[in-house]
Amino acid sequence: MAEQHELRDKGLRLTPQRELVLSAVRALGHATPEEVAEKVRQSHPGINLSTVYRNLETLENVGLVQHTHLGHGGATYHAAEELTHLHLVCGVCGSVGDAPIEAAANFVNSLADDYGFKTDVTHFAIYGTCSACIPVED
Amino acid sequence: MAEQHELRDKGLRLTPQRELVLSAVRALGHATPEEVAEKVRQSHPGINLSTVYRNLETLENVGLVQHTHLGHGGATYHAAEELTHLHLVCGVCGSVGDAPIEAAANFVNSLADDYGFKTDVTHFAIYGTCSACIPVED
DNA sequence: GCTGAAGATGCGACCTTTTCGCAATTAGTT
DNA sequence: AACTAATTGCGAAAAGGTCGCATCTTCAGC
Repeated sequence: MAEQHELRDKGLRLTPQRELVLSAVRALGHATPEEVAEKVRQSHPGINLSTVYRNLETLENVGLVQHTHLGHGGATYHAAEELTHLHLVCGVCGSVGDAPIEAAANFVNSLADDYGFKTDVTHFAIYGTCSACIPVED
Repeated sequence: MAEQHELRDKGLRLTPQRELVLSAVRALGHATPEEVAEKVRQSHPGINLSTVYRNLETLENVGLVQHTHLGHGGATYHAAEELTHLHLVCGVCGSVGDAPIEAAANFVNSLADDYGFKTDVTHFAIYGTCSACIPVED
């Protein structure tokens, strides 16, 4: 299985918990630590929340997962390879929509040109009001 | 003093705590609830943290202050009239820079046109790496 | 200026989320 | 098989924020 190499190659030990945390993040798309723990418990009921937190941190350090702030307070974790879209969070209904990163390309470039700021647009959600929640005007 | 009218006009009672919270937010530019409390305590030592939280919420409901997520976890509060800039948060050094809202105008417009999403760019910080923390290349 | 009712405050308890220390266990090396 | 260092589980506890309740204050009406 390639996944073993993937973790070993990053200099990480291969523990059942660690593999399960990584595959839970991948399976869930995006998830809070609590949700990851719940998913992992389906096959490994005894896993401790601390272990989930520590593994998410470890996996983030080697670049296999990343976290994003969607607003409420807690971070949500993504597999690194999935982080190819912006998150459009609706402040009214709470829904999280996606938009391609390219939608922000000009914005990112102008911040780089004008302020020397290298933007990671996926780290924070884009906050606003989704089309379904905007009152229709006449 | 005009400030009294300002609060009364919004239908709020005028309490020393409320006035102090509002002027603390204005004086600080942006601040966490904890920082607001600390500021208020300079002239009103007994103020309770709950009161600060409740007043920030109340003031936000009537539109005098707004909160922004700068990343770490806690929200930071701004006077509404000051919220005319983006926040560029550096993930390396933690600094918070400003950029005019206009820098995002095209981005906001394209999200509106393509996704019907009405963006509030000030609500979340823009995350990335500031010019001082980008390694110089040859 | 008093008075009463609605609203605000202070206080403490409590909840959620995340971190930490430590002893026991386990992975990977030799 | 044995050793060492990383990892886990567990409980305690740090942050950050909310809530109920008794007391006190604001402000409208008199």
